[in-house]
Amino acid sequence: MFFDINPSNGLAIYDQVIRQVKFAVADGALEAGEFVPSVRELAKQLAINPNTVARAYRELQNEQVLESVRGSGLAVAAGAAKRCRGERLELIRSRLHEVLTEARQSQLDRRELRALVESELKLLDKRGD
Amino acid sequence: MFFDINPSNGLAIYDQVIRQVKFAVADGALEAGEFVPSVRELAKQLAINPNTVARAYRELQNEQVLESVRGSGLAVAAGAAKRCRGERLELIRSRLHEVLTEARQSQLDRRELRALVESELKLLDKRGD
Amino acid sequence: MFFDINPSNGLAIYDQVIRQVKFAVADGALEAGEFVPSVRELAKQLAINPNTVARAYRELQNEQVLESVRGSGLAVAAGAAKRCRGERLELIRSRLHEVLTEARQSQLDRRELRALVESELKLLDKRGD
Amino acid sequence: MFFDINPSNGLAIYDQVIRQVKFAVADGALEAGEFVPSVRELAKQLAINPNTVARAYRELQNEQVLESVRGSGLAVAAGAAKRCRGERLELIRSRLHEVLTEARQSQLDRRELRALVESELKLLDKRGD
DNA sequence: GTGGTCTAGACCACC
DNA sequence: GTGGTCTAGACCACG
Repeated sequence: MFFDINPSNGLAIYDQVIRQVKFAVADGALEAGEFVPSVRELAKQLAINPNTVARAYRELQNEQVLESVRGSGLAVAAGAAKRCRGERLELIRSRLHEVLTEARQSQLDRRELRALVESELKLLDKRGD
Repeated sequence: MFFDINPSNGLAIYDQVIRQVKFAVADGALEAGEFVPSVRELAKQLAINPNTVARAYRELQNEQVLESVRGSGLAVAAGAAKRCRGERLELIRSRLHEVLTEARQSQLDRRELRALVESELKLLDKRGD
Repeated sequence: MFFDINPSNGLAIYDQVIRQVKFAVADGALEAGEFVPSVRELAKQLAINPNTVARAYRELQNEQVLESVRGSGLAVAAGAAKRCRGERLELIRSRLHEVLTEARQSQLDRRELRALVESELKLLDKRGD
Repeated sequence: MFFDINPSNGLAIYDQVIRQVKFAVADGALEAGEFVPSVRELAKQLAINPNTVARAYRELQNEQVLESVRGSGLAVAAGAAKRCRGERLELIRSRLHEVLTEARQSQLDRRELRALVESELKLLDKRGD
């Protein structure tokens, strides 16, 4: 599947699931009407507890990203893609903002910071090829 | 004072204190032998609980960034600056790495990501002027 | 048909089917000996799952509201009308009681509650004209 | 305390807790800034599982009825009273509407329905004296 | 002490 | 099979 959970990156597991579902919807990897993996199925894949998946899915329903189809499962809601696309940048930008802000507070010099960011971006690009 | 605590940026408060002390030491804002504010004093300044400051100071002692001077308080340890300088980049790089990794997992396009980073850096530069 | 299913009013769907069959019998809309629609037929009409209808019919047989006629289907049992008439008030009264009890617990004033009830009754009368 | 949970009235327990907190806030029984009972405390009082209370409180935070005060507990949010007052009528009206609608669908006669409602209201008034 | 998160496993309603 | 709810109990961070 398309998810990748890291139990110790600071974000709660259920939150990582929420974000990645949103990202997948924003990106079109999950289309409106398509079913997400069942709670039990995804829990097995990610090797986490079903309740944790259920919690993430519940919050995604509250935000109308998913909707429940009785007895069949949870499907991506109509119109969710648009909302998720809008939100995606914000979700990322906000985490990025925190890190960069801290970096500047640390008196890290403007050029050093840029160099650091560049090196990380390049590292990412290499792995992404 | 030189610290800026944000109670809701995901990082634990005691961890923000630890990081910012290390940054100040790395930067020379706190020099070897210089006393840090007392637990109560810093807690009052940052409007956080003294126990939280105490915990941060305790861990900083464990890492030999601070050392207790009998009857006087806690002072920056000799040699701490060097260690903190080395660590500073790593602390920041590691958080940055997580965020950028998530961003790429979100299928954010390479150029979009660069644009996002640039805009945040510029925003930071402006405020830092 | 005479039924009106609301998948999200808190009541289980099979329960709504049961109640509405009982109501129809109590009211004479379904007379003793008359056949109810087949499981598949009713499921199609109400756009719900046949198993759900089957379950409702099964419980209605247990309560002797319906009886199976070999090879023909399910018919309203003799004497069912009388029992359903007696039960109808109780079914409704009990739900009504819960709701009004909660309303009073909410410290809703006696007059406000009456006004609320009146306005809902009027709204109902209008639509029922 | 002011809560009264009924594990078998159709509403989920966590939902009853949510509604009753909102009602208490709407009514002024809980004022802005006041702390609600702790998760463990309320769980003990209501003889339910702490997780169930935690879930209710979590959703109340999402709706900004409660806000968390680090290490101290959960307090009624500023402005919550106004929102809860507005919502209270709707919460009750919507349940009432369902019940009355079903009653009319049951072909219960207009006068019979009124009589039923009146008798329940009087019953309530008596107990409320 | 507080809330937050996670795991484990149960039962129910619905398809 | 599906999700929804509830219980029980663990661990963590914070005050």
